[in-house]
Amino acid sequence: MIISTRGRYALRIMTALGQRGKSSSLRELAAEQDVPYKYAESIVRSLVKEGLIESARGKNGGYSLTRRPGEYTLAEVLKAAETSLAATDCTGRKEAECPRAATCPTLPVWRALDETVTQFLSGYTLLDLMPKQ
Amino acid sequence: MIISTRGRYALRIMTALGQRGKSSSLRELAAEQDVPYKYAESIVRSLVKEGLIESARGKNGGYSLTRRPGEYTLAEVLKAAETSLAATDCTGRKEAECPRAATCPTLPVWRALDETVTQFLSGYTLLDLMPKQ
DNA sequence: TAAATTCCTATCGATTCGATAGGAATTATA
DNA sequence: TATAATTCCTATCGAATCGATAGGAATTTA
Repeated sequence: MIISTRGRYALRIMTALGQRGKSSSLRELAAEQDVPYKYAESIVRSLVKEGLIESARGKNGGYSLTRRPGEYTLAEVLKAAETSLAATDCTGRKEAECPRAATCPTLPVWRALDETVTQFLSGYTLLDLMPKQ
Repeated sequence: MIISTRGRYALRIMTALGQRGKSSSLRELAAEQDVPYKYAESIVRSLVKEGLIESARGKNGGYSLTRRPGEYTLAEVLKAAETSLAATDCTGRKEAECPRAATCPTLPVWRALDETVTQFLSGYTLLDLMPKQ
């Protein structure tokens, strides 16, 4: 599965952060977005690590976007949240392991497919997921 | 994972059938293509059921293509072999189950992505996977 | 009748994935 | 200074999926 629950949760959380504008506690966010709190924690940690959002610790802490919603493409959010966006193991986690790689006739096809998917997902931003106005 | 081992094995088997031209026993084919025999059995049964290949039972039986290699797109072979080619559960097996579907802002994006992937994979045929000459 | 094949059902073991538990570290504020 | 609210971290669970295997029934040729 190229896009899993984890990535879709990430989009919901990021979009909600964009709508709120200010720093938000994850407890509120997760409840509002119907994302299991503990799972949400693990997701936002990925997003922080990848530099997509900012965190403030301690009381009154929370998370916030570092850019405007229109400046995040779906491709980069999903890549930050997912283990791999590759369409196949051949271009994903098991990339280096395949002994056939040198002569494999389909490998170039998978690479081109990944590029096509990335291009497609780069054509949308968080703004496209927010209700108009 | 949008394209799994099962689908890639299917492409190898179909391509090999194309190169042989005539009816081939799966024992030979699987050995030649390094596909586990019993797993290959399950794959070709899908391909037969979807009408992509023909089977002959009994001694001297085997499998053969029903069209020329250039007339099979990767999209249709993969769709026949895989459980689902959908990029996400939202447009795949759990499609009907999502209560958010009616208002989900990302659902149209996933549908368009699936269409993009299908278009891409329809741009190649088995012939493209066969060595030149 | 024997041998080679396709067809069918059932199951296994490993891996992944969504989700949870429990607590450490940090910070504002009463 | 104590407390409460938060982010951060590690470890683990249960279910589902997936690649692979086992065992045999049905079919066909010779």
